[in-house]
Amino acid sequence: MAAKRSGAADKPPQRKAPPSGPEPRSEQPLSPERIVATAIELLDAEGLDGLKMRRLADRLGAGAMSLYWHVGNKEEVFDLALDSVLAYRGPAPVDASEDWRGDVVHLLKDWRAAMLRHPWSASLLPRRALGPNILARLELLGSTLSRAGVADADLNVAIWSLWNYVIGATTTRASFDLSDEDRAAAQQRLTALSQHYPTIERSRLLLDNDWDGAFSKGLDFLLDGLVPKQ
Amino acid sequence: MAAKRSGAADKPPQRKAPPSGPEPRSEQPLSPERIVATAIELLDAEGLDGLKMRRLADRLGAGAMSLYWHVGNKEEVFDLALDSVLAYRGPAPVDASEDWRGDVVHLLKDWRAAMLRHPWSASLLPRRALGPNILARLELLGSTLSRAGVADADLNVAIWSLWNYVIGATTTRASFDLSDEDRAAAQQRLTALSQHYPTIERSRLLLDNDWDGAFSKGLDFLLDGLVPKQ
DNA sequence: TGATTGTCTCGTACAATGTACGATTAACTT
DNA sequence: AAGTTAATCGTACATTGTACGAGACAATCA
Repeated sequence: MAAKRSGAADKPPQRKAPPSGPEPRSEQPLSPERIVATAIELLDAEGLDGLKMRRLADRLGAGAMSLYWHVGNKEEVFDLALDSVLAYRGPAPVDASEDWRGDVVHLLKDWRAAMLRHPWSASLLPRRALGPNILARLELLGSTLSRAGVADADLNVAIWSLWNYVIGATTTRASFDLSDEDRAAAQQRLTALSQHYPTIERSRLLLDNDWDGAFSKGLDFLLDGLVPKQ
Repeated sequence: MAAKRSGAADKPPQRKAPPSGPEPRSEQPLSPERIVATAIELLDAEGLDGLKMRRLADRLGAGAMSLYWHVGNKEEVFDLALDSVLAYRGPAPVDASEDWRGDVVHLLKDWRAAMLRHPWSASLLPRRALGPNILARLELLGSTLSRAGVADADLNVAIWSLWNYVIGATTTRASFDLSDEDRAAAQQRLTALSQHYPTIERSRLLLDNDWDGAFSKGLDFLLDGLVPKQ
């Protein structure tokens, strides 16, 4: 019976060391970790549509169907890749920090940066459930805000507001990155019809490339609203 | 030569009225508008993956390949459907309104509502360019903020911040709607590992169903930050 | 030792899907 | 009448995810 690998953490049942002489391809054994890591490489290089099970297997030096022993299906590869990319490798959460606002800003900027390093992650978010790394980030954000003195009654609103802001900013930024072509088309349409869009034409909304600055400023405004005093 | 229909607005070259007697299927002629409208029906009913060119053609009482005379490819159907759903049918922009804040809130709530009526739209946003209806909404938002006295230097930041917030909130909400299953799994994981996520467990972040309230409150906070005085 | 079982790999095959191509038909133009 | 244009659609194909089942090899058991 070809049972799927269970979710629990088995001890790695290491096969005998690969016959390291004759084999031309010195491939490591497959594992979910290697599969996900390679999937992320592929996604970074080719985008969402570039991830094909056959190509992924090729990169791993394996047959296409071999992957299915380790992952249930392609959807699961997406899930794992997304969550993997969102792992927080920040400084250990020093509970002693007094600069809570700096901590929050750092956390959120890191969040955005992590996603922008892998632009496909923004496209994936809307369709996927929350993985453990996402939850961990939410937890860290929540605990930081809580320590900062946000009332329990306002905590969820604060968490979601900041989360929303980050997700929206990342989504927008990533989509502008995606297609210079479409963007140029949009800009042309905008310029051509500038009489229909006078305000955003005047403010050069679509031409302003200072995404990082806009993110920071907007985040400041939001935090000002969330925590009026300081 | 089978030239694609040009983008310009031709006069509808109406074919002779359908021989309204003998034909069993009293089908209207195909048009991009009918195609998009039917695509939206299908998307609402079956979700993103439910939109297949063959099924769309079936619903239209046409052959699959007939669609390609009116639209370039499936991607374009997505583009058109997304932008169509985002058309603003709000009250005529009364320039006389004094309650700019109310106007902004109304505009953004309507925006979110429009997208939540068609949850697939949130999943589509990250990958698509800005269509005319999206631009129109941005323009309306910008002009309202401008009238409200937001300085030109801050206008882009304000527009993007509010846009980000709406997109993020909609994306999140829609994804929670999508799969009760995944959500239950996430909640289980969360409960099981509650010692790892004490804060969000305590605040019942994932169980709080008052999405509308959270959206409103967060939006208020953000506006407080963007326009300190009032 | 030989048999059995469990783990893992992968070749083959199939169903689903987007769409290229070209035939076909009907209306309009000259 | 003859040609041109607009539109429809059947057929065919390439691409993809993945079901199925046969193997290869190790660990365990008899």
